[in-house]
Amino acid sequence: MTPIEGCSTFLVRHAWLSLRGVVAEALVRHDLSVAQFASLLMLDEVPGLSVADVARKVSTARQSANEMLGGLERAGLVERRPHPSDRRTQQIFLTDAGRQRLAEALPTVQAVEARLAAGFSPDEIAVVNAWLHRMTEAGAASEEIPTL
Amino acid sequence: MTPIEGCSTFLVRHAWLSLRGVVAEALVRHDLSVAQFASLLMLDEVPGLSVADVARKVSTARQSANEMLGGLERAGLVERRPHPSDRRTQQIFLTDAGRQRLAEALPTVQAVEARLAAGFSPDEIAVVNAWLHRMTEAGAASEEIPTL
DNA sequence: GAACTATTGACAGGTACCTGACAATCCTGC
DNA sequence: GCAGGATTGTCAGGTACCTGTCAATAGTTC
Repeated sequence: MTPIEGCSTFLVRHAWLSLRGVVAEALVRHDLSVAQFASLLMLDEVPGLSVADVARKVSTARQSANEMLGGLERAGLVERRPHPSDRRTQQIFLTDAGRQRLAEALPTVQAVEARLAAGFSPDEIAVVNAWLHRMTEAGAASEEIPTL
Repeated sequence: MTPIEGCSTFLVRHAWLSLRGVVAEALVRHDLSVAQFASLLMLDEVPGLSVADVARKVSTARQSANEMLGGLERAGLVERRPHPSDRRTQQIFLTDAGRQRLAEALPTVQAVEARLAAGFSPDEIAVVNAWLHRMTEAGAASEEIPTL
């Protein structure tokens, strides 16, 4: 039961696996994977992203993002349009069905997260978020010094 | 750069990916994967675990654990011995080389984590750990209600 | 002690993800 | 302009992980 005391890395791993499981469970009824839900969320916030943009935002390979978006496209939730000025890239937009699907799924996920966060004060949540951000930055920084 | 504001799930995901990257980078020089390091750490703490035990502790499939332990065994860092009373299971023990490898790698990982946690007070770290534990428990609980 | 269930380690097969490469295209410095 | 480098979407191939299954063994109930 005890992950590995003292190594916060593995605490974070277990938390991520657990959260992913819970969110995935909440999303199956909406026929969405966790990654697809994240993409829908981002594309709703910033329409017209390219495949490469999505890949960077969700921290995955361009290839993986492309395949995942293929699923969303086949389901009719997003559509690709040629970029008006850059002939390499395709812009990705949510369809009406995509927006509706997101509107259905988002409250479910938010409810799950709210339920899990119950019992923690806003101050504590702020500390947690700050800590998580710090960890994330650390990784981004280490990429800049790959072979040290 | 902004993962997805408001959804802590994706904050945790980015933190995990980042931490894994940093730790993996620190472990390459010791020729260990993150999962292998975790297994060494556990087997040092609780010698004689079975493959299934290791799988449960690191939250992975028995199969995956078996393959990963195969790598450690081929490297001479662990050894399998038949269980004295249960003829199904094999007990896994660290070899002297395994203990030495762990002793070399552990300070590296601890230094990385200490560097990342710098600037957070013990109280704040305690809050973070409590929050991570809460998330982990949530996942374990949801497994008990798979089809609700 | 016999039947039933659960568990262990292994096997096969599939899935998701990644890396490395490529032509096409954009951008920048000269 | 135009050569050089960077970026985009895509292809091929590999790796790591998972699920589903199996015989062998252990524990449980009657």
